[in-house]
Amino acid sequence: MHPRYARIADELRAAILGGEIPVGTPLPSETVLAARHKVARGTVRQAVAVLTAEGLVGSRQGARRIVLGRERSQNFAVLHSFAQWARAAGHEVTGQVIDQRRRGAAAAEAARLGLTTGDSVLDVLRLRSLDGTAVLLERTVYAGWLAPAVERLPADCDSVTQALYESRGLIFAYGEHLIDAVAAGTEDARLLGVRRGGPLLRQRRVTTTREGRPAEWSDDRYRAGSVTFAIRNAAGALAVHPQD
Amino acid sequence: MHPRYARIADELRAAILGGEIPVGTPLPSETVLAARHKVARGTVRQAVAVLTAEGLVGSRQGARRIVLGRERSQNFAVLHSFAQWARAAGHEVTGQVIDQRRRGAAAAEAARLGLTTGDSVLDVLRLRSLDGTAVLLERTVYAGWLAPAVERLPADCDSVTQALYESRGLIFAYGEHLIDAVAAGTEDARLLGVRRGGPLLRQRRVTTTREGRPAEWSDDRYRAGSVTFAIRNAAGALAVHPQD
DNA sequence: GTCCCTAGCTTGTTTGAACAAGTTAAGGCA
DNA sequence: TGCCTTAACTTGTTCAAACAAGCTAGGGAC
Repeated sequence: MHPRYARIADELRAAILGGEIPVGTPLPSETVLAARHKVARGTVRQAVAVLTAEGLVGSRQGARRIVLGRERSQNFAVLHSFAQWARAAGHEVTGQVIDQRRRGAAAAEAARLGLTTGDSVLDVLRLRSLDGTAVLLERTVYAGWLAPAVERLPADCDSVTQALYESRGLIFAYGEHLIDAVAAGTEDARLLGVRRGGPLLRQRRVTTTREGRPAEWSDDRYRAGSVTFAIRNAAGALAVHPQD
Repeated sequence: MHPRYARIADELRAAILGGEIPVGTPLPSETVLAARHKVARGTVRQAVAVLTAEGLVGSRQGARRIVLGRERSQNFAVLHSFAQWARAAGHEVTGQVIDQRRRGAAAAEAARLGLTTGDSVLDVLRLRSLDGTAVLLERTVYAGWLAPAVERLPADCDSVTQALYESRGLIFAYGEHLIDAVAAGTEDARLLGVRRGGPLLRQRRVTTTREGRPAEWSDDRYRAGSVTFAIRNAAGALAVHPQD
């Protein structure tokens, strides 16, 4: 059962997305919401904190909270798992390993993955498609302790994240991402079917388990126009909204 | 004076960034921190919530919080104000208005800015440089009520955000951003000094005042290699303020 | 009518307490 | 030795209360 504040947050979110509380209008005050749900004000504050983190409402001391938007662009879920994001968005997703080999870790990689230089790592080059179109080229380096589990996966595994969770109970809990634009190299252009030198959206990331142990790092390149990252921020703190 | 939890957060952040609490090691428990700072546990929880939102620490129920990284991903500050981000990063930033004109709002724009079709808006094309190199091309549309204040600014104004704050007390409090990669068009290529068709990092945004009133929308294009967006995310667990 | 100021409302910060739920390490059993 | 259970610890959720700080509308002064 979800905690109380989560259910209140769900109810408020539904009201906002459904247009019952239009954009630009104030939310009911904390006192009113607390009375309506028969909870303490602190619980209501936790609920609206969720919406604030999602960027749906803004707040300033002394004034009522304001509804900022009606669309929750969940494109950022792509950072968590490409396959899960794609399926949630109603796309058919496929994947194919193009190359895969073990080697020793270079110094920079070892530092990134919490290993020592020369430790075994697994290189994987994987091409992903959305509705039959090649869209994403992943160059991933897995830490050695994870290599056996990855090697056991079929070459056309759709969701590596999900497969590793089911086989090993492994969860990619935390991620650090660097996003920029790069020109397509020769290999990029050939595999993604774009012009060499053309624009690609690049996402470099290091993923960490729940225990804080680095598991993989990756250089992912998206064909331009295929994926857009969406972010909402508030002066002071920014809020990325993953979730489902 | 900063609130208590903010000072505790500052202290913990400094300890993490300074390496006193190494990456991968646990933070002191809430009880210990509360005793050390002579505050209630709820206050400590607010402090660590700040660090969680910054992506510096991860947490799961039952286990101690873990330090995830040593760098605060503040590159996203660029979303708030290019000039302020650049100066904080130690760069010299300049800007130059290339074209500026009033016109009537199209239907889509009017919806985005909370206006009605045909209302006056101000188009501005602005080129920004970092340490003397052209890096960012901004195509901004300001809502009519903001146009007079923008038109009064000098053409080489470095920080529009700051200038509008000083002259009007205006704060760009909330932003919604869409990030992707596009090919440089003819005008883009000429002004940014890149090859036509080459990669640009595009950021489209709508900015809103503290009162929830849309103020501007913009299509910003960064030369590839000049700016990288950094994000930290946690699976499932959003940054939720504890207690209150 | 216009301006200013204040009373009341609203969000922000903090305390202290209690229980629930999940993790870990130590110790006992086979 | 190796496995298992449990006790102690740690984070998560919720309550009730109090005061601080910021905003807004309405009433009074001019």
